[in-house]
Amino acid sequence: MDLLIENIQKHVALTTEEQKIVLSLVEEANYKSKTILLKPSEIADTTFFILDGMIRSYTVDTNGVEHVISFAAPNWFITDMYSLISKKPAQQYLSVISDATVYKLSRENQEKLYELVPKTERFFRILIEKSVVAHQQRLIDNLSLTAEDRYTKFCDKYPKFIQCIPQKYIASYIGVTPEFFSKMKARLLKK
Amino acid sequence: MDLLIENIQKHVALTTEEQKIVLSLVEEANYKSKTILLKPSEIADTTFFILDGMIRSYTVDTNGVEHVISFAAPNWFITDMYSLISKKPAQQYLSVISDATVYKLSRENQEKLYELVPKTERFFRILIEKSVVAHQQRLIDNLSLTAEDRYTKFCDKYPKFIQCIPQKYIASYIGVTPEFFSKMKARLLKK
DNA sequence: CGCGACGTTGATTTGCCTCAACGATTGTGG
DNA sequence: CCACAATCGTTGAGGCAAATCAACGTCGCG
Repeated sequence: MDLLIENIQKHVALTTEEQKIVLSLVEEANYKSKTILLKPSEIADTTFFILDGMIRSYTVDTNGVEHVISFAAPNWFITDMYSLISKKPAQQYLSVISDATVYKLSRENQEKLYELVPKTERFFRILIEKSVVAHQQRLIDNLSLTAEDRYTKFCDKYPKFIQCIPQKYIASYIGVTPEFFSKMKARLLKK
Repeated sequence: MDLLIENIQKHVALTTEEQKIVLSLVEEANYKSKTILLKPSEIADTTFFILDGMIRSYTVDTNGVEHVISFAAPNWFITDMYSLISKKPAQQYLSVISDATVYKLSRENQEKLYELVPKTERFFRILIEKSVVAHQQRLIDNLSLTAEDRYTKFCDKYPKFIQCIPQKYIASYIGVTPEFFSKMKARLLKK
């Protein structure tokens, strides 16, 4: 069974006909690790649904430091929402962490999808609601937890990521430097 | 013209009939400053649309320290999205900053609204998309800017809030202690 | 093999916190 | 209308978590 269809059906039921429409509006693609799918100055036109591999989004600040905004694993969506909805140049990079197979959904086709299969608008509403909750929780964690607590929480929440994501990206996601992250890890091992 | 209807019409057009349905599903209410509209352990059942006054949402961490998640002014929505969609006990407080008049929209009525006026589901989708963008931007700011930069950015973005919100709440929103905030302000004045 | 990216470790610095004391303002009951 | 407490913002001294800078080992890969 198709991963995307399965994912959508967790929230709204689709007829066979509707499933076909969904699949007709996405385009499969393959990307090698380190491919840049989007960079600032470009305008995001695509939402990526990951079938296999991993992608991350990140910004680069005025000092040239990268800040990982999110990791996306199979069965997740990723895009630069800001650029996608405002049609202004992106503020983020989208970059492949490990060789990836994705469905590409263009904004145009996404809007077509809302018209042809209105249920999918509900699906995306629910998806985005969850995204807000996740973002809020991460914000709260950044404001109220120490780096160490954020790290152990990350390990609990995404145990698989620890093994397959370069450490410096995890450090960046947590919100610390790679050096401090390394020391922190060593400190935790002693316990 | 009604503020809520006006707000919705910025994104989707409503017939007079549909406008009536919207207004029939919300309930007006008044609250005095410092009223707690929601607290952890309760389950959020209501989305508030502010007609007048101000409301804030915040969490309290394990050390008893408050962290302001968001301020809501007239023409904005506020709720604990986590509790609302998961139907689990809230993680946030919702509290009135200055005497407020609001429309209350219960979850039940919100779902009814989606059925009776499907367009409104699009309206909320768009609204929530913007919310994701705002949350991401704030996260990036917390990761990449100093407290001073976050403060000046806040002043640029919400000049009116500076005057009408107690300083300690702004400090909390920025992510610093009231003491540090005070010193920071004094330092900026010297420039 | 040799280069470059990655992770580790140490010395030092710094942004922000903690604690404590002190005016100013608010509000509340007598 | 005043006295008093409570809350708020300010200021200072000292402390700590995390950043910075620098040096070094390791590994994968052209």
